Amino acid sequence: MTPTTPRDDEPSSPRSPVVMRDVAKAAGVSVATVSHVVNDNPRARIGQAARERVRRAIEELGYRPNALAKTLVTGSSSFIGLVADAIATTPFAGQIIQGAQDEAWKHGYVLLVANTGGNEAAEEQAIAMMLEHKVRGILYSTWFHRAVTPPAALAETDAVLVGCYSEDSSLQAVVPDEVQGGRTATQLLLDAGHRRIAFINTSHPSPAQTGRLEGYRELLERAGVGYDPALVVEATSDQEGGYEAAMRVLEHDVTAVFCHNDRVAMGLYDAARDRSLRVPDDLAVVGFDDQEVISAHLRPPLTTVALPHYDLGAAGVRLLLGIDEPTAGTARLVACPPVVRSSV
Amino acid sequence: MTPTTPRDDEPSSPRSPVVMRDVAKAAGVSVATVSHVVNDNPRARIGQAARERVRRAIEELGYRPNALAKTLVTGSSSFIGLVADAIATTPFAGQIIQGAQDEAWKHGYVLLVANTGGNEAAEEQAIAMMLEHKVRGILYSTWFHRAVTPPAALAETDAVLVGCYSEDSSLQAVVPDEVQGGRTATQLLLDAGHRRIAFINTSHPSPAQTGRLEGYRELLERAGVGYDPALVVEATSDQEGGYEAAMRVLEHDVTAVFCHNDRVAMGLYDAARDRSLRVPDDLAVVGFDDQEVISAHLRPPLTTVALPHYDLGAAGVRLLLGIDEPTAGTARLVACPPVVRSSV
DNA sequence: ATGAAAGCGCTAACAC
DNA sequence: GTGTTAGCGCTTTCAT
Repeated sequence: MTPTTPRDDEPSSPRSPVVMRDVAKAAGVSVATVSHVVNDNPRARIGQAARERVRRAIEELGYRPNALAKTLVTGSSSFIGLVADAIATTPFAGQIIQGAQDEAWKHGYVLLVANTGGNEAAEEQAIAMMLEHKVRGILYSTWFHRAVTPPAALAETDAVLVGCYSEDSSLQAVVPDEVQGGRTATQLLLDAGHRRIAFINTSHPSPAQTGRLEGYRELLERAGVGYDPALVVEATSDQEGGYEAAMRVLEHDVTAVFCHNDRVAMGLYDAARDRSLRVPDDLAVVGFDDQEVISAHLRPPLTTVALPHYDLGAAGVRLLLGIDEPTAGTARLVACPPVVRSSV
Repeated sequence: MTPTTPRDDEPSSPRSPVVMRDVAKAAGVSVATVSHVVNDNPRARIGQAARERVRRAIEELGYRPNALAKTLVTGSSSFIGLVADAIATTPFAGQIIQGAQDEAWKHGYVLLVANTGGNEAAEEQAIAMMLEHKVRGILYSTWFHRAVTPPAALAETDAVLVGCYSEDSSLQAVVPDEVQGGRTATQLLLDAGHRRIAFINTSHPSPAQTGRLEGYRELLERAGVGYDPALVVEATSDQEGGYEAAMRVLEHDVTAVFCHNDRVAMGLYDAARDRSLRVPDDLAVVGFDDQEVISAHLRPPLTTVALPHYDLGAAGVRLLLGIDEPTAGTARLVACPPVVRSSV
């Protein structure tokens, strides 16, 4: 009665090493049958009786299929890797993770995330680890829109760039539509009747810098208001920059300003208050990003244009899985929607 | 010459199905030998020549070990699951992910993340999926400190609660030390010579509410200043709450106020400015959380107490892997450090 | 010092 | 309808 075979003892064992064979034995069928009912395999006809016994056995033993073993035999894993520079650590780009995860789950995949801090060695290590775990593909993403030179190892699997793009467009990419965003912001102000609209742009060279300016300019010209370079100033893209830029911008007696982002708008609010200018009565302002901690709680709440982080992540997964058709040669653009609050 | 065995063709195949056997063949050794050199197995003596040939073959073929197959045979996976309610979507708690990931990597584990939005069904699904992927253990975390009733399925593996705790303390937990945080904030103000220190507490019942108050009170009494209930007001924990609470608090001619968090402090700043009160000259303020987008960029930059998200994540992993000893019965506390800027 | 072989938990032909 | 069997890529005794 000494247990020489530690295999078939009670489920009193430390932790469920309950495998398919155990279920099969308990149900009095073969593992193949168990496999078929577990997977609802349509090409296999299993009798109601057996099916029921198997179900009960699974239930009673607390059986959990081993996804890894399954992957090994089917050859296709259910992992999608997400390597990010600073997404998890940055306020609000976390939505990329959420979008990617939701979309991945929808198709039976789970996310393997690695936040590398932009460190190249960490990136390589992360990608290597993902490759070794036989991921279905990798999403390589950045927390702000920019050009990148993707790690070479990405070529070993399917990969898509999210929130960034490679200059040689060797990889599929999905990025926010900065130009449309610039247009949207400007439209918001134009619609409210403003004609002298300043633009506090970022001083950081980037797709956002050129794209939003282009949208702003385009819409102003299209509306017959005309583009006045004097109304465009550059500043660092934070509260300090916005505060400081306000000096330069407000001397042009503008009635509205489009800010590069919400933080800049927050700085502008401060400056306006110092001058006893009321938002939106004396000065209308629209931000960008929709960084909710700020935008939703400024006084008055800020009307802004949202960066579609969630959609970026989701679109990345769809591209990766081939659900969305890749746009040839160029990055797929995702729209930046307006978020109307009370500052216009 | 028709390829009946699709196995041994050139590496021209679409994507590296290079397996150990291929390496073995190329190096003229057995798979066992390859395995030994790949893992630097100390209990196996491999000749320099063979070792070298294997290394070269690996290099030339671009071989990547299959971590899943390895897991299958060794029985221990290298995954740690992180199920979060809203960490990835919340500004700044993302540091929990980062801390967990860094610590996990350090020990050869990779993170499987699932942000569930607090949805119970999603939680169960996430945990089930992690269990099926045979994770080493699961970190169950919340973006703000609170009591939870952990999903039952967590019992099927090792689990630790991060940023939350279960009332029946059935699971290990690691949470921020709210009391010490309250003391720290108060100390900052006391050190600057303040004696009439108000506290805008949150109106949301929580460990933060009671803990920080306790620390505040404790320190005030210890410092001989005494605790005056009139100086404590409650408010919603955002900018609006801070602005509104300012009314109630400033009529007690206090010289300093400890705010439940940075957002409340931001609201207080607004109110102070409306009254032409200068921070810190007329009013010293300290926040809590160190929500950097806000705290670092307020005018003046806010002195605050940081919520140790990163450490929480890292400590969670350490507890999970048994690197840190569990504190019996009660949750492990991690300190909230002061972050000195210019508002005191 | 190196290799043959068994088997991890599972799926997928193919028998019966 | 259900069982047998051959692997998936790898590690690991145990021979040699």
